[in-house]
Amino acid sequence: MPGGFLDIDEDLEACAKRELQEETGIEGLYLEQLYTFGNPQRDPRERVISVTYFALSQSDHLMPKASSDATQTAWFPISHLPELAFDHATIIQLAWKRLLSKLGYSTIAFKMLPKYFTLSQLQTVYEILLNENLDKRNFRKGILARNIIKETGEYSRNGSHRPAKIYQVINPSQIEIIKR
Amino acid sequence: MPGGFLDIDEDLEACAKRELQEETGIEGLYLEQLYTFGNPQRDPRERVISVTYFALSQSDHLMPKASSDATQTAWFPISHLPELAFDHATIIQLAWKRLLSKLGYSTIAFKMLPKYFTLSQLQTVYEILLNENLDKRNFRKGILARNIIKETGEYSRNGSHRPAKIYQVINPSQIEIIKR
DNA sequence: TTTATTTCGTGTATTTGATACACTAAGCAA
DNA sequence: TTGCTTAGTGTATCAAATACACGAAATAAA
Repeated sequence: MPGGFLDIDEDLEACAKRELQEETGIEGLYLEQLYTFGNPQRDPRERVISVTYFALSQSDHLMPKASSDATQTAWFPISHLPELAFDHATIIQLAWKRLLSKLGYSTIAFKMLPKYFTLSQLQTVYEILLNENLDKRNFRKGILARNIIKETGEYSRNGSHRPAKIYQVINPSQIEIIKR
Repeated sequence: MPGGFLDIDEDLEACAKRELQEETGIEGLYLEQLYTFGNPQRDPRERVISVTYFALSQSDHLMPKASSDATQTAWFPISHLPELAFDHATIIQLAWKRLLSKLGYSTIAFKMLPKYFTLSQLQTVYEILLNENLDKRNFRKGILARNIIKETGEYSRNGSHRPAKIYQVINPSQIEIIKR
């Protein structure tokens, strides 16, 4: 939960990006505004209003490094979070809920994959987040029917088994809403 | 677009409610946090961060009255808004988008109806917001299949025609997410 | 070179949900 | 009694989601 104070002439998202960078060394992630928490008692020390953002990344792309403000950083699975300060557990719950819900109607899952990926990798993202196994044929049918990814023509050869086709997002610039 | 400054020990939603009341005399509405706007240039006079909320009501239940802060108040159809200050047009656009999208997967439409209502009234809410005509039989089938409203046993007699069954929401306390 | 192992990639039948579509019922007024 | 208005209902079709099993391609080991 990296965070900090907004500069007087700083944009909100820029601030979130800066604090993330300063405390973890991580840059270039997808950020989305989550919610603004302003209960007068949420921080007993003083009145704090938190405009919260969440970031998404591929986990293997990240090596958080404690720096300036933070003395220690680490990754935690959402099922085993440590004790959190203030209302930070509520914030994470809300982010998790938002993420799961957007998984169903948007292309947000691609923000957790590298530019080039296989359908099995994509399915794994969904399976981890939804915490259930999906049928491979139906998953592929569904994803491909939405026309949001395309084959690159390349194959991933990484093991003693059949290579997988490598795909990429057709329009990677933004999160698309897939209405159904 | 009623609004104003947060008191130092005031909750965000309480502030929105208070400002709405102070400027329009309107109370008791459904409020939902929309987004927080914080671009440093959005108000040229000074740095202002706006935690925005939208409210929903039945239109015939509201008589906005200008008071303390506001010199004038009036209703405007979203298709014919007057010139708006700062980024207020953007804010309204976002609220409209949120409303339309929630219409599809939640019970938000009921916040625009009185406690007791007929299916025709409900359908009218959807038709106005979606700006299209819906098939009566399919609409009713769909709504009733979701099991979110129930008959009261009463009928509305208000014209020289067959009376309509009066319905109410089964669980009016909250906006429910209807996953499909 | 053959076999075993692993992951990749594919098609069809069934079920479920969404859509298209038209007439009778009930009240009131003329 | 007739005319007008809005309420209420069923079925057939189409589209989408689900259930389900096996051959293909690569590598490693025998």
